[in-house]
Amino acid sequence: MTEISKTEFEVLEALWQGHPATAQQLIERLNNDKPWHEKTVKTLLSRMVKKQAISFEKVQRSYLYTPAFARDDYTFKETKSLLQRMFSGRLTPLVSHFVKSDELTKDDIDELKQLINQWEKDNG
Amino acid sequence: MTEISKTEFEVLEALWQGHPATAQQLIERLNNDKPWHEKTVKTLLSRMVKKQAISFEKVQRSYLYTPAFARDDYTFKETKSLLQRMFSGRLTPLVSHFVKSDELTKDDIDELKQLINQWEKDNG
DNA sequence: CACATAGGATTACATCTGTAATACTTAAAG
DNA sequence: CTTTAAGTATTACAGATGTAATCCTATGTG
Repeated sequence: MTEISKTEFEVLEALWQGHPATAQQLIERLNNDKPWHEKTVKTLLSRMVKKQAISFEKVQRSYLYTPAFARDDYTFKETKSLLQRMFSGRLTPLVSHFVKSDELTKDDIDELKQLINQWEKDNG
Repeated sequence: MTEISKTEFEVLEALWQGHPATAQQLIERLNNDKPWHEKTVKTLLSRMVKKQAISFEKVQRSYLYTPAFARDDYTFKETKSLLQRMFSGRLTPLVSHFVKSDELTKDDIDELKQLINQWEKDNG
C-alpha cells in the first residue's frame, strides 16, 4: 500500500464501515461527522483508486468501492512506522510516555495487565 | 508547533542531538546516516525557521540553530495524534496489536510490567 | 425525442514537500 | 583593494494534497 494522507484515511474509514459502497453512501457517512463537499470526496476516491488504496466495480451508472487492505493492517503498519521513526522501533518508550503523563485510567491499566497475561500464556 | 514533515523531523533529530548548532554541524551529523545535500539541509532549516520549529541566533557570519520544542513533547504530541486518528485515542488497542503480533520480547514485557507497577504506586 | 440530472472524468489552483541551483553578501586572503 | 570562499537568501520545479469547479455521458422524465 502506498502513502495515504490523513484526509484520504478519513474517507477510507467511511469505507471500512461497510463495503462495497457507492460514493453517495460514503459521502453520507462522512457528513455525519463534519461537512464534506461531494466533489472533494469524489476526487479523493479517484486518487485512492489510482494509488490502489481502494478498488471499484462498475455497476450500472455508478461504482462500488472496496478497500484494498484491512484497517488493522494499515493502522498496524502506520504505528510501526511511527515507532520506528520516533522510538527506535520500541513500544515501551511510547507506553512509558503515556503512563508517566497521567493519561491512563485504571481500566487502561487493567487491560494492559490482561494483555501481558495473555502474552505470558502464549509465550513464557 | 506547526506540522513537521518526516524529512524535517530528521533534521530536527540532528539538532536535538546537540544545540545550538551550525548548519555545518547538522549537515555532518545527518551525513552519518545517509547522504544529504548541503543545499537541501539549508532549505529545510529555513523552512523550519519560518514555521517556527526552530530558531536561530546570528553569530558572525553564520547562524546557531536551536529547536523550538523538546523532542519528547513533539513525539508525545504526534503519538497522541495518531492514537486519536486510528484508535479513538486509546492506547491499549495499539499495545494489543503488538502483543498479539508477536513483536514483543520478554524484556519488553518486563518493562511494561515495570511501568504498570510504577503507575499503581503513583496512583492506585 | 429534448432536456434535466446524476455520476464519473478532467481540469484548476494554491500550498506543501523534496531536492537543489543560483544569487547575493561579507569576511578573509593575497 | 580585489578576489575568493563560506554563509544565507532567493528562485526553481515536479509531485502530493486539500478543495473544488467544469466537462462529458448515459439515463430517467415529460
